[in-house]
Amino acid sequence: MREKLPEPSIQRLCLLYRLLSRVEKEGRLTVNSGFLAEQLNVKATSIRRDISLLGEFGNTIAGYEVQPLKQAIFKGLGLESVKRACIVGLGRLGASILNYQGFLMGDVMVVAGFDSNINMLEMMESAVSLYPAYQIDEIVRSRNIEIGIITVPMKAAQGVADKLIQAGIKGILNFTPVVLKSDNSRVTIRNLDFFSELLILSAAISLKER
Amino acid sequence: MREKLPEPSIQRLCLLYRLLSRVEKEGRLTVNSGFLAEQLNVKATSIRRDISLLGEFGNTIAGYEVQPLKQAIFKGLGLESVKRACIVGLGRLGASILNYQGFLMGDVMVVAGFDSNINMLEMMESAVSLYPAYQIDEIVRSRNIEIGIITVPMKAAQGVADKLIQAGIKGILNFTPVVLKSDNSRVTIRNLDFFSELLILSAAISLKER
DNA sequence: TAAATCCTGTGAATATTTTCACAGATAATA
DNA sequence: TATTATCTGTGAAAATATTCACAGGATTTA
Repeated sequence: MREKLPEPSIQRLCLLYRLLSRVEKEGRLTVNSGFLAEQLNVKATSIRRDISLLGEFGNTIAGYEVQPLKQAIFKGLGLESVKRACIVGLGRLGASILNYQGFLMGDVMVVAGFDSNINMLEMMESAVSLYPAYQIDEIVRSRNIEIGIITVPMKAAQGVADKLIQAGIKGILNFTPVVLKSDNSRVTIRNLDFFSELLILSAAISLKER
Repeated sequence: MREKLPEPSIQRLCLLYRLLSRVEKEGRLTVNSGFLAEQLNVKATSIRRDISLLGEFGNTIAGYEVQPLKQAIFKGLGLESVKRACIVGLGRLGASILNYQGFLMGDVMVVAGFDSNINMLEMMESAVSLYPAYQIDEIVRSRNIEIGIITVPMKAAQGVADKLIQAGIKGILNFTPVVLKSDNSRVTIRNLDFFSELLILSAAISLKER
């Protein structure tokens, strides 16, 4: 396992990792590729291929042992280093992400929230520290934040991204429809625009009916 | 243009469609593949290939005319039939989607919201009609809703999906981490789980540093 | 009218991803 | 111990997707 993992494998392995966490909690000790495939809605061969990219696991008749497999993904995906994230833009969406947190079980930690509306900051209550937007650079640096989640209005998106990148952020999860520009290829950007997704779904439906 | 479009092309074309809407509003009359590629952060060849899947456009030295191009995507993706959608689960996330709406300019219309908490329904104010969850079947059928957006807590997700599918929904945008089961291949499901996305981003960052 | 420039559209080459198909390993059974 | 059943891991094939590279059309310039 020295060359880099294909992007689709990374994605599936992340889903698999989360699935294993749940399965583990249910007390299950082993799983086979067929079960995993069914749960994730992919082919069993893909599962086996993805896993084999991380190394070998000995093939007992029972399949994979949950705990070691989970651990292997954990290491293989570099999840040992828990990443610290911040949310910029505390409107409804940003606020809802702040509150979901529980789901993640510490693989990524949201440690700060920013908004340009200072009055609102005072009103909000939250387990994580909230700061005015002008402190982005300062806080991102001082608190070693590696991931920025952008949930501001469209017009503000690129400006926020620039600030984050300037402050040395490593990854951005962009919820706005804006395609962010970055001259800095060090920064990984993922886009998650609801309405594009809705449109894609809508197109997929129409095309299926043709 | 008779065989079906590749999935990646559909996605890019949706983004392109949205981009063109913005560009059009700015009064621009023509665009070339280089410009589009830069805006969407993909290669110009991909843009040209995607577009050519929809038919030909004559190649003036100026590139594509915005209006006809947009129109061609519109038709090519089957967006003529504006789809009606509902949101199930009106917590923070669901509520925030209800309110974004403006963005979409009518290519998909959210026409109903459901929640099992009836008291909350009375409290909320919204431009779209809100109903208690037990009315899903009735309302989805009577109002011809084709898309369901699921923003309920994990435990409730599969149940909601079953109800929607039962009611004849055609597509689901699933915001929960649950991998929904459907015996009905007629239904198109897209998953949009924030925390998986965060995890994928986190993994991508780690792996890039290796 | 000829030359130069700037496009698109697209075969063909590459690169990437998925899937098939089966060898080999392990456990259970007789 | 032999047989059967059930897995994984993986070459090799097949399917998909991207990219190259360039022919040919349209416009501008000389």
